[in-house]
Amino acid sequence: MRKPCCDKQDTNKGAWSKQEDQKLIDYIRTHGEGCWRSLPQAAGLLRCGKSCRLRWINYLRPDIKRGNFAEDEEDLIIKLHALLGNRWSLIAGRLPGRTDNEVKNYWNSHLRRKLISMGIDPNNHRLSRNLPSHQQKHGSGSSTSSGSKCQLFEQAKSQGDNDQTSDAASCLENSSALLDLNLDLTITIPSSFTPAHGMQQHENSNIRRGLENTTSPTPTLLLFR
DNA sequence: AAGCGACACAACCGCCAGGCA
DNA sequence: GTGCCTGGCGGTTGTGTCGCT
Repeated sequence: MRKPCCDKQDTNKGAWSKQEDQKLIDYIRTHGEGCWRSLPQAAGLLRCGKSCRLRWINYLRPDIKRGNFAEDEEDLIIKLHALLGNRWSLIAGRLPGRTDNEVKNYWNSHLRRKLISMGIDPNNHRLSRNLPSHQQKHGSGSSTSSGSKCQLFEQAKSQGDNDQTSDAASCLENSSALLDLNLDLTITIPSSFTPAHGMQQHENSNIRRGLENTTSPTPTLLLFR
């Protein structure tokens, strides 16, 4: 039986009060981040360390950018999700001031729906067979407040019209979109590849773990820098 | 104005990997 | 080598808000 991360009987749960926020901010300003387990007691908070960490990272950190996502941020999230799947921390790492939780929430509440409405399966970024009727009504590139800003969608759609096996990710590979991303990500080389192919293999356990564990049909991606 | 459902987002939970004794 | 502790991550839930009927 796993031990709880803290003594739950003595901890508050639910929304944070302003006083709790201030205590946490003051403590971290003075002592810095880290030692989350001992932080609550040291800071005089009746919270578990995990809760403090989440609150700080997702809400209180001074460099957090709050508010609506810009269109280029949306595009980037979609592109990165096509590449990485649900690796929210990695995706958030490419979006300054955004947290993984925020990106995840935004994906689930906005972008998923948006992709579905455009006839794209948000799980694998493949074009669905049957586009929603309203999507067809809008026609290509004329829809919504964002208009035709998402080139990825348009590329994917137009390719899908001609080639049923194409998807958003392959669209990425075939286009210059990858270059635009300037991704500082390196993904484990498939066993059939060697450094002779000009690839550099870096140790990035997160990415490796994510790709190995992923069950989505995300295509193998080879990123060149 | 009240009721209800949809939506947005904060927070929690459980699991995993890495570090350390 | 092994087990424990901690931090980090992704999935899920809870709750407040908004809009529609």
